[in-house]
Amino acid sequence: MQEHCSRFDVTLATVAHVAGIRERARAEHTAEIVRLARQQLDLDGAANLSLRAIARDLGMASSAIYRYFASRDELLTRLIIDSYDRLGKAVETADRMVKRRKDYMGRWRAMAFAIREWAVANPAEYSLLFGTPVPGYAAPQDTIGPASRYTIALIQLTVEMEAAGHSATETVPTALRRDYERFRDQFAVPASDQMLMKGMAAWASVMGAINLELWGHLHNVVDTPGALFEAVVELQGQQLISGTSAQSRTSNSA
Amino acid sequence: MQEHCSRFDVTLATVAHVAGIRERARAEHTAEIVRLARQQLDLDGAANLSLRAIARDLGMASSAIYRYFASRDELLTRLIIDSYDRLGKAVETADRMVKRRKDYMGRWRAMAFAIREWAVANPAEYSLLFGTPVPGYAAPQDTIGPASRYTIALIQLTVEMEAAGHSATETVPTALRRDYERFRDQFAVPASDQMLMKGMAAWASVMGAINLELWGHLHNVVDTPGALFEAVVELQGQQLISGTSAQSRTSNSA
DNA sequence: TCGTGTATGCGAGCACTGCTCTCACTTTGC
DNA sequence: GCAAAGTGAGAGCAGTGCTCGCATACACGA
Repeated sequence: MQEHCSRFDVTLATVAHVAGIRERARAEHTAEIVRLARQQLDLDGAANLSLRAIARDLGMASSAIYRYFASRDELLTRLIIDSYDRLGKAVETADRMVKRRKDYMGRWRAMAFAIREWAVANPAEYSLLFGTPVPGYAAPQDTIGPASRYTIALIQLTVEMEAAGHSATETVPTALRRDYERFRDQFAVPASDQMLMKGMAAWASVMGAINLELWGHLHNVVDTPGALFEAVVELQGQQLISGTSAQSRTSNSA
Repeated sequence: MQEHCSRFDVTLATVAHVAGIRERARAEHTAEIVRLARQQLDLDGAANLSLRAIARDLGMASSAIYRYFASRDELLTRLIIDSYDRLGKAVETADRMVKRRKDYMGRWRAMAFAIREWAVANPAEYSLLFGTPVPGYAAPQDTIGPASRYTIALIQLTVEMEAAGHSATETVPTALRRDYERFRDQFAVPASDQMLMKGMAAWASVMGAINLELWGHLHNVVDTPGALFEAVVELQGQQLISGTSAQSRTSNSA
């Protein structure tokens, strides 16, 4: 009947009511489901993620999964949030590793490379975040927080650059000025329109280069996509730092 | 029994053996399947494309579809090839519409906008080409020809620019020089390493900006993604044309 | 003109999916 | 101690891609 949780019964029976046997079993089961889901994700991609397969791996009836996640989409949402968090963490630590905080080019490189390395190391997770959205799946509110984590790290860089005296002179389309105005209010970042625009352009470049590499559009074109990525980051970095004041434009920390 | 093809029977019975009644019916059926498939694609995305649903729309037994396409993947391949061809055509005509052939900035704008406009007008098809590949689906050789069509148009531009005296001075990572060498041989394009690199960076930017917009990563950030795209194209265009010789760097044709 | 081989469509069936519902059982809280 | 809530099993529904055997209609050579 309940052999499925015998593992937990044995360990938890002794501690009994200490924290609620049910509560703890639930937490462990949920974590186990997520773990198996991520494992399947890495093997077969999000499209092939199967609740029934997870249930089988878990030694459960497929219907029991629905006690923990109301639907496949809800499980996917959980995976998305987790992945955004991991990516954000990777980018943040990469930035923090750069000792000279005023070496903006070095920090830009570090973060851009961190995104790519995370993507290459976790292609299925990256695809889950940045690939074709599943039709009919609308990202719930819970995802937008974690989703912005890695971008905030990038924006922070541009803000610090401007505070240090860097400027940007590019013309900004009037249509975007309103967007940027709202953006500044919403996220409380004192970045100029020009800087935001260059930042977004750099962001798009980085993501575009990773996508092309990861989805196979560089096959038979470039054997060393890492080198191409490096060049793209360099070009975009120069554009970001153009109109520089005094700081160094080169570095070798990564 | 065969009411399903009555429409064809009536029209084709009269012409009889003129071109092989079977051959023509087969061609019409195949075209109809593709047509319905594309229709479904636009409505629900590639992930939800269902052979059974197509068969229903066609008034056929689901098993009969397999007389025309060996598998769902084969049908998808056909759709991919068609879509690449349409995209390529859109880009080529956009380029051809620019009267002043030496207005390289204008031609760059025209082609970049053509890609985005095609993507926005056909999001499902664009996703099919540039989104997450279906795990386990390996793009067959047949696709690489059509896939390169739109890129060749872009590369052609850089070649013409260089022929007109434009130069690029960016440093190219040594790892990429071999790739570019092979690329020149394979496609017989006399573009310098520097120019190819700038071209690829511009390509990545454009695709990245479109992806961010189309997959919803600009929601609550930019209300007018078209304007952002325009700015990205402008920035990348300037970088492409930097080190310019004499030609105009601005235009207003699109 | 008459077979014969081939192309085609149908329907049943297999193995899989997400998801729902009912029923039995266990833990929890009063 | 007992009712309420939580949890798992199992059957079942509707859908999927795909295969196989069978019947029929066309194409082509004798």
